[in-house]
Amino acid sequence: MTSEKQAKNFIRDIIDEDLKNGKNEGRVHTRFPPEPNGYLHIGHAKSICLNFGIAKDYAGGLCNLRFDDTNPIKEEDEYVNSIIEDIRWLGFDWGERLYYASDYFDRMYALAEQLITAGKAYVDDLSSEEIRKMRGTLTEPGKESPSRNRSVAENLELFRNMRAGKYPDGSRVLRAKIDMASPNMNLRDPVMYRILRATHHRTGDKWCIYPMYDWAHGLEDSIEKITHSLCTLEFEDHRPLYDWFLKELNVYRPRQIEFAPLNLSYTVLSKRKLLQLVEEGHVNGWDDPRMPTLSGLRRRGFTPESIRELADRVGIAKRDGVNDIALLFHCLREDLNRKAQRAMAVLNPLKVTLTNYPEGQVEMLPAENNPEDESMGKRMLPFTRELYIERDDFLENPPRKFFRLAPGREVRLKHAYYITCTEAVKNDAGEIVELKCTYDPATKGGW
RNA sequence: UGGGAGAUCGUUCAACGGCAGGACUACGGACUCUGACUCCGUCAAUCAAGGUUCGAAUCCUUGUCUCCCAGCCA
Repeated sequence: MTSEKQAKNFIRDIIDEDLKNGKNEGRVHTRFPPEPNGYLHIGHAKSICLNFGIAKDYAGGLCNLRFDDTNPIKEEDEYVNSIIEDIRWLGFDWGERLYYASDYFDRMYALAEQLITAGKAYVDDLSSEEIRKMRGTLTEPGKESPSRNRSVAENLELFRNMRAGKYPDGSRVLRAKIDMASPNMNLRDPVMYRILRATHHRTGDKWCIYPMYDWAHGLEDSIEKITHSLCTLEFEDHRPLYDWFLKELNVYRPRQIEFAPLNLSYTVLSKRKLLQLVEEGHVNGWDDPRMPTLSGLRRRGFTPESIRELADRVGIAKRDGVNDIALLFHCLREDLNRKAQRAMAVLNPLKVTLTNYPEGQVEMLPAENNPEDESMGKRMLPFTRELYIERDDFLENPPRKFFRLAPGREVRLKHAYYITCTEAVKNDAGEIVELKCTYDPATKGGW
């Protein structure tokens, strides 16, 4: 229904424009870059559908799956496995293009030396506490570090020593030399590398310095020749830095475009808080059906189609807001109505005896498995003199709008006959324990 | 109060100087061998004030409100 005509949005408008202007040799290449520090939730699904959706809709379009694994103390293989499984389940494919930021560590390191050589980065001896204090505030400019004017040679030596493990964790960092007075906090000499002795899920103990997001992410996009790097609103302030690094390095420059992340009413979509629910044992794991994770929704019975449909329907814009979770449920019902096999069950049974139905007779009546889809076939239901209906489906004194069974009233038994209630049998306590009814042999239903 | 971004029915997305439209929700009604589905209908919006224009949600000015940024997280 909706899958045919993909809704336009401002990002696709930009891509169309770029294509028209012959940018990127006509290529469209996106990427979904999760950090493997938790399970994917429905908010991520919006981004996945956006990125993979664009790749699918444009001729020759590609979308990479890239793990942004630059912080070894939070990242685990369990998470990368779950992420791969969830994206596949959602219905997307990245071909051979499964990448890891950690695969680029050597290149990033070389680029860092290049930046140092250009006089655009320096090793700082300040503690994190001191750096924080000297960064200034939103309204006051920061102060320059005493380390800021070291020579290129000294910076190079210090940086190589950092990599060689000659300094303790946290004792030094590599910083970009930009502008401590910038009104954009991200440009006040941002940290590029920190010393961190932690075993990385892929590179093991090869490194004791790790790149920071701002330094790493643009490089990852550039290396993969991503044309349009889509991310959420909070990275808007980071774009000048993203552009600065790539420009100073004189490397391929993707275009970062920000869009509003998904918010759903009554739903927690914060990785940090979901992690807390798991770690503190408030839920039975990331795939607890009460969790808004893709694995939780999957266990709960949500279909990939319904989640993709939601992603299509919420649209893409820059305005931040909260989507009504009723829309998600609507998408699910729509999909399930089309595909789910029907069945009947009685939760709170009330016995019905058909006084004019032959004793001992059993009729097998056909019932369609899905009225929306004949190809799903039929099943046979036994029909006998004694059967059970839902207690709520009978009322001795029915109000006006009640159109189920009542004394003297005739109703259709699904897949079977019309029956008429002739008597409600009560026990000593006055409770209805059985219904005497007659059936009309001429009204046989079923399909 | 420094910088960045955003304001359109209750919610969400559209309209790109030319009749403010769709979806979800809610509420009516029709239908019903699932009180489902489906169908029909109703309510309902351009943040404010000026300006430009034959014509403004759209352009300009001023103001208001909301969100983001002071991690060696991403």
